[in-house]
Amino acid sequence: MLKIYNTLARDKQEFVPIEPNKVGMYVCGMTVYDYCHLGHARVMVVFDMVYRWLKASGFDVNYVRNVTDIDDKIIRRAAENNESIYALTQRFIDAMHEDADALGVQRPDHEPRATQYVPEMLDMIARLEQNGLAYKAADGDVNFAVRKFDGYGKLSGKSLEDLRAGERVNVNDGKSDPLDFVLWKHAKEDEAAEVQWDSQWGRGRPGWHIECSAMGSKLLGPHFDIHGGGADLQFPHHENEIAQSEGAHQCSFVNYWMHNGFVNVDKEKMSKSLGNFFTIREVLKKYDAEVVRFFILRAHYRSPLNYSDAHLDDAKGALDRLYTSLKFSPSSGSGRTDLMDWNTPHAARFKAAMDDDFNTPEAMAVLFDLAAEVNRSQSVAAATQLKTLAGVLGLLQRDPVEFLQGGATVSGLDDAGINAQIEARTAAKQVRNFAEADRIRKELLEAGIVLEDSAAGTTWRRA
RNA sequence: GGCGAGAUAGCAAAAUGGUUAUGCAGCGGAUUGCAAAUCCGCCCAUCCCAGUUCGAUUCUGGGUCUCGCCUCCA
Repeated sequence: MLKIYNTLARDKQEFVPIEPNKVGMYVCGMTVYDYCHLGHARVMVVFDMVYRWLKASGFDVNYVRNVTDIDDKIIRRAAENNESIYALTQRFIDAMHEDADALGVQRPDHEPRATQYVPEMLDMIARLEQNGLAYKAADGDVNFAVRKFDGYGKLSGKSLEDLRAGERVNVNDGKSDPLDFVLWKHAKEDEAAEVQWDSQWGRGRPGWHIECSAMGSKLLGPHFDIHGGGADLQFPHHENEIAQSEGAHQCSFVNYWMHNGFVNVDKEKMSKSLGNFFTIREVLKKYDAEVVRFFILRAHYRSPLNYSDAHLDDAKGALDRLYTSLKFSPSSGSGRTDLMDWNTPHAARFKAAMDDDFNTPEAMAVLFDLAAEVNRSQSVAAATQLKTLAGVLGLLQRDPVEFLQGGATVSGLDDAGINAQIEARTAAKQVRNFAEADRIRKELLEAGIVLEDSAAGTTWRRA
């Protein structure tokens, strides 16, 4: 029985899908005007893990992750670069796919772009207007009338009074209430034609929040199971999505709201505005993508995750241990979870952990226990189970030797050079010239190559 | 100021009203020419103060500290 921490309830709840065995899941994706950083990596990896576990649990999942390809920052960046927003966003969508693929993130079933759903958004705004929840302001923007919607604040736990008392809410002249948010932005004089659409309220472009409401209901229906995103989207974005969707369709919007924690740097949220971010591709120059994925899944998805080289090094060491245990039987495991017997002790423990609000750290502890078991028994069956369970997390699917020998080449040594050195050392060992053998081993170690002798011969890996 | 989350060993990170987390690091042993890897064993912990309880790291209250949201943010 799967339990999910529902932000709406502030508690773990048993997951009951609207339609038996089917799950509709929507996750807020990227705004594509720059490269993805590690914070984006966490959202992608975390919900990829959720997607995989739901599927492994037998659900037929319809996973939607949107792309925001129209907004102020995109328009500004495109203008700075003197290129079209389409060229800019396509470039960064391609880059995002490269990063996601590297991290082992499966493609969602749908990846809608905002600019392709403007008619749906306009339709939704019209419904809101008919329902008395939207109004056109003097400045030409169409706004959502927050105080006309009962229950505004139910997701974020904020009341309109509290928000109103906040010092940081800016008063906007066009809004009848400072907390109202924009649904449709009127076109500005200097804006390019490609960022303008016709509407019954005049030319303009959509506000940020409406795209997710419109695309979510179009692809998953007005009422669906799971909606996810970073914790920073809880307010105002997701709160506003609820207001728009429920206001337009007059029915419940989402049953389970999931929010992942941030990636921190020195205990502080990694963010664009603070400038303390590392892009995924930057990190991948230094660390294997699977190490990064392992690092992300090693913490519970709702906990903060502190980024540092030391922590990545630690994750590398831990993943090395798992791969090392599989070395004796490289081809073991089909990764077929449908063939998995979930009643065996390790699998049952793994399943219980994952069913408990996706407790990946506990699930990983099972992996390590299993690895120790594999090391002891050298059992192909145990190795197969390890690989299959890890596969549910998108880990451990590569050839162990390829993983252990992979990574950045610190020295100029290539495989042939390393093997030549190993042969020279073996020859020295055969004539019991251990001084020479140790010299070679030390030399390789300084180049980041660790040698391991066994009865079957000498193998190597990167430190 | 309002609202919320959290404080677990050297580091990272789960869980739990009484009994091994797990990984890395450290210590001892096995193994090895010596190592590495592996195995066996060990060390190291629950922010502070009260309360509930036979028993609290876990529940309750208070305190301290940290972080997040309230503005674009994953």
